[in-house]
Amino acid sequence: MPELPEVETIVRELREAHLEGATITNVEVFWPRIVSPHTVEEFVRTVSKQKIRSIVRRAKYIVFNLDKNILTVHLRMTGKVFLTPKIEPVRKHIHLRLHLADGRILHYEDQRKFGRWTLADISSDKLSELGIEPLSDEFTSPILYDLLQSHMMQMKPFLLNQKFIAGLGNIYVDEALWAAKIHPQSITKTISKQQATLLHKTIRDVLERGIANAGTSLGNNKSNYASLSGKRGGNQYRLNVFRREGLPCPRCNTTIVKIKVAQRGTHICPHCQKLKKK
DNA sequence: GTGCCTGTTACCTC
DNA sequence: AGAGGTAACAGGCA
Repeated sequence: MPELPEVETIVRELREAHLEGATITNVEVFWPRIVSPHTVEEFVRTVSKQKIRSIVRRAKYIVFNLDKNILTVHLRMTGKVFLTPKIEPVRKHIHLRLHLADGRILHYEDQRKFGRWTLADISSDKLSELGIEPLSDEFTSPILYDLLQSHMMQMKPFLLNQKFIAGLGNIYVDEALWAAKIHPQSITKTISKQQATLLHKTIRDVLERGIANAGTSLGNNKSNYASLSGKRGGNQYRLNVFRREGLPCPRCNTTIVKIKVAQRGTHICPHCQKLKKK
């Protein structure tokens, strides 16, 4: 569910809600695995009484910089956060709550329970193993070309791998590859400089458009993405190939097909995205 | 009901 | 290094 644009939208709303500067008075954990590998006792004891200094996004993580620790939240497939002004009964799928000094409660809801709230160590943690931020100044087309040159693998799993470029998921990878006219099973090392330059631009374009539209909310039920305020994003109306199998390619009218690449559902225009024969 | 699908990632073996 | 399988879960859908 939440990829970079969705997490960015949530982080911006957390800031707008003035969570920076708020003090966490108490923490409730209803599903212990959400704070794995910490014990509930350790997690609650560590997080309680700390002030949230700042909130930032790194890749698909929400990062709470606390007084003494860094708290990272990964929403995985179905994680959501939302604020309520006062205490409310715990609904199904709510697995954790932060109580703030001003009385507000930050809820964590996650139908599939894949998400994680983790206390990161500044020196050795997941964040330091992440690849480059695709919207940062460090992400340039020569850097992308070098990365592609140094690996021999299919483009789709390359772009999904957070160790190389951090923040892309299934939706935005399909969109970026379609926009760059690259077949998801093309091999990284065979991508030309020109293609890499175009892909660099399309990656940024699809992510920036996703953020501008406040994220992608697929389907029409509650298990889909919603931001902090519960609003659905609007980017699903701007997708060109993702979940559009059977519909015409917006560029050439060829019927979009769905294939399987590296075990992931993958959407392509068979005319625009040709796989080069060896 | 059955079986397959899903926006993520970790971990395992080959 | 990289591919492939499985698992963590719950629900939607045909």
